[in-house]
This record gives sequence, C-alpha cells and structure tokens, in this order.
Amino acid sequence: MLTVMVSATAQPRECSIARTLEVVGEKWALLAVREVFLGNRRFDEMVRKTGAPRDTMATRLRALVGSGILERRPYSEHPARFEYYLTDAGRDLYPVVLTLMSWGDRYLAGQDGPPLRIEHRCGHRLGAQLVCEACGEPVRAGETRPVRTR
Amino acid sequence: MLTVMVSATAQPRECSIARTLEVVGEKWALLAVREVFLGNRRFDEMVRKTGAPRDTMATRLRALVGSGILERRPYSEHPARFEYYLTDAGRDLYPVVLTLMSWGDRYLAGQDGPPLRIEHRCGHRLGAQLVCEACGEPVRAGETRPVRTR
DNA sequence: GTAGGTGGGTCTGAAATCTGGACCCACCAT
DNA sequence: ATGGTGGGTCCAGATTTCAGACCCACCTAC
Repeated sequence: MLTVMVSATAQPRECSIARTLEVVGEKWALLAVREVFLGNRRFDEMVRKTGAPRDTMATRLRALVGSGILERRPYSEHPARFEYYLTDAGRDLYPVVLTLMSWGDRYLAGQDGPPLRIEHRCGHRLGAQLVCEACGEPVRAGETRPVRTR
Repeated sequence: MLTVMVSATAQPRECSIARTLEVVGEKWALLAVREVFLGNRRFDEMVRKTGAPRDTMATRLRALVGSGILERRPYSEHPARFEYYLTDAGRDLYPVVLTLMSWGDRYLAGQDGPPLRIEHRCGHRLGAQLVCEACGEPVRAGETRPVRTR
C-alpha cells in the first residue's frame, strides 16, 4: 500500500517583502506611520485624521512600538499623556510611504489632483523616483533580475 | 433643550496613500503582485509561493483585476486556463514592492542575509534609493514639507 | 480504461479580526 | 458643576480569514 501523503505543496517564499508586510502590511498601521511623518504624534489626532476605529489604532500602535518602528514617549505625567515618535527604522519607511503616495497620485487622483502635495527642500514638488544605488539609473521593472541565493 | 449632537470629530484625510492602500494594502494582494513581478503568473503557483489560502488568493486576484493592476488572460481553452499579467499601473507598483523589500532587507533579514537578491541590469545588486525628480538628490524624511492644497 | 496528476477554482464551518459606539478616568478651565 | 481633552478600554455584532475538503475538465502513464 504505502501511499505517502506529502501534502506539503505549499512553500511560501522567504522574502523581505512578506516579512515587512507582517509588520506594516495593514492599512491602519501605515496610515498611523503617515500621520507621524506629517507631525501628528498623538492618539486622538491619529484616530481623527485616519478614520481608524480607536480600538484598532490602539492595537496597531502597540504593535508598531513592539516592532521598533514607533517609540512611545510621555510628554506629561499627571495626567499621563504620550506621543509617538519614529525610530530610525520608522524613518526608513519614508520611501515606502512616498512610493505608495506617488502611485496613488498617478492612478487614483480625483479630477482636482493629488490631495496632498509634498515639497522637497530644493523647492520643487517632490516626485519620488527610484534609482539604482550602484549606477544611479532609474529602476524599471524589466531591467532587473532576481537571483536565487538559496 | 436642543443639544446638538455633531459627533463628526472624525475627518479622515483625503490622501493618496490611503487610497492606494484600499487597493493594494493587504498582504496577499501585494504578495500576488510580487509573484507576477517574479514571473509566476498562475493561480496555483501564486498560492504555493505565497502561502495564501486559495480562497483569499482568488478573491484578491479578482480585486486586482478589477482595479486595473492585473490582467487575466487565457492561455488555453479546453480546458480553460488563465495567466495574470501586470498592466502598466501594475508595473508602476514596482517601486512600492522594491522599497518594501529594501526595508525588510535592512531590518528583518536573518543572520544569513536577505533571502532574495535582485540584480540591476548594470550588474550590481539592486539597492533602491529614492531621489527627488527635480534635483536628483536622495530624499530624506526631514527634508520635505507637506503643503496643504485644500 | 482507470489511476493519478494538474490547473483553477468553490464550499464549508470554525476562528480571528474589525468595527462603531459607549464608557472610563484624570485633569483643566469656566 | 459642567464641559472639554487626551488616551485609552469594553462590548457585541458584522465581516474576513483560514484550512481543508471538494469539484470538474483535461492529460498522461500504465
């Protein structure tokens, strides 16, 4: 007889994209991060500006603090009040946030254009472009190649 | 008496980030897109390589097709079989995928380094960097400023 | 021909999560 | 004492997720 039941056809890829999404791959988490980038560090403000349920926001913030993206700092005792700051890791999510925004600006802007404009210190409207660190050329999908490492 | 109940304290920001996340802001959606970027265009393959429940993957693929990110093309009738291709809009998600990967590579790589390497056509390992389209300078979080448009 | 495999799903029921709304508590100002 | 702010928690119901089984049309090997 000896019919072997392997069944393990699933082999999820080990992948930095998947790992990152485990941490910030949820709407409210990323919108919370957006708010902190925009300078809104407080719970109520984040709830108002994102539209997230208070409960969900509380949970997300805890998770973001737990994974080292935000830091919760008291700005008053009596009564105890807190603000959320980006850690270095958090600040490094800026490219993610910007590329998301960039895509939305291009494909989902209403008839009256992108709702939020961001200005670079050079004085121009910030249009984010991805370049190869090595050669400085803009990166296009067709010009890259995945290399199996293991 | 006449106590007015406004209650409308919530004013979710109109924002391209939020809009984009409505469309691709979910783990399996983005992982499906990743697979297509890696050249895996078929349902079963995507299920295997992402680990998503078949059901969920089917739902996500329908949504992605619906929002114009993927295109479902038959590659065989009798039996009917389909492949998913990126549209132009889908290809433009490459920067999003790359910046997510980049962040994960930096902050979530195990002791044996990033699990997947991507090579640029220039021959070097692709490290994606965000630059300002106008001045070409790398974009850092502190050097930008949101401008209210309305 | 029949057993098994592939491709692209759907169905099912239990478990987890999300959601809006109410509630809470400490403090401050009027 | 009344009301507002800030930062939450609690609840119950709705929605999603998930794993696993199932399905159907086809193909190939035996």
